[in-house]
Amino acid sequence: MLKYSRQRESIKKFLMTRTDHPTAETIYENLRKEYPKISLGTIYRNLSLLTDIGEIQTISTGVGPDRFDGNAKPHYHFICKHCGQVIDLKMQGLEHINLLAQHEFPGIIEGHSVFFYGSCEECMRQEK
Amino acid sequence: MLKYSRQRESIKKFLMTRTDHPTAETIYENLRKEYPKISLGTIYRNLSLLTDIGEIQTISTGVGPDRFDGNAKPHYHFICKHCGQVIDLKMQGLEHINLLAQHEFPGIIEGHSVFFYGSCEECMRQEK
DNA sequence: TTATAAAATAGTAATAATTATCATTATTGG
DNA sequence: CCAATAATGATAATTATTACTATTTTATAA
Repeated sequence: MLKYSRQRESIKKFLMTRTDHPTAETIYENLRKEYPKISLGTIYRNLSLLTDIGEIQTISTGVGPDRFDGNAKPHYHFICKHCGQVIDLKMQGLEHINLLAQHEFPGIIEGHSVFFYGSCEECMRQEK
Repeated sequence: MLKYSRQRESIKKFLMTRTDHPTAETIYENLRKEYPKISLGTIYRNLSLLTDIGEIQTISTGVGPDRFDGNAKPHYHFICKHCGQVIDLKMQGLEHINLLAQHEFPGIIEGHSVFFYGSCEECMRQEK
């Protein structure tokens, strides 16, 4: 049974105000301003719980620590190869690729995760 | 400048014989039979190097340790939510999704990585 | 071949990210 | 209000990976 906690609400609220998919560490540093005694374990525990109940998204980019997204609606992310920042993409859903994957696969495809890679606008300029 | 190493060749060769995308630890346990003194650091160093030069693929699933794939050609993977195994999918390339992502994005989309999730054949049977 | 420079190794320590443990505190339903 | 239990903070432990270093191996070329 889930009980209310101020810390959890703050984590959720903080994530909602951000569009840059912060790490657990960043969330920790920021929430310490409001809750100087908050523990990193509390951050991780709640991020995991919120992900489980579908209120936020955990983004495992494969490089560096996990990032967290207060927008639980399905959408896709871009990861800059140069600066590492994670950016939301405005694009339609790709549900059709599940069917392509299902075609010759004997199990059940229930979903997918997609990351796009390349150079973000700023890094693109600097390269030239 | 790259120099030959028996250990590196063995790691590559081992990966080529496997279709199950082993972890660094699994590779280590197996190569110890041939090289009892091989170090886990050597495994990691070479897996990273082989990935950099495009001879193998590193698969970061986001759950558990990275997995490695001796097949460097682009292809997609399925990850079973229940048993965690990683399976190669027989399906066409999805290059068109890069264009969909590029459409409203000011940077440059160079590539993507896709994982499909669901139940593998065995786990699907056990659920019923 | 042998001398030498560079690269790779084994062994080990260190780091980064995350999870577990546990005594205490907060929340909730009756 | 009170008991049950969920959540917390503090800390230890674990997991996965990378860094360091003395030694060994490989490539080059005299």
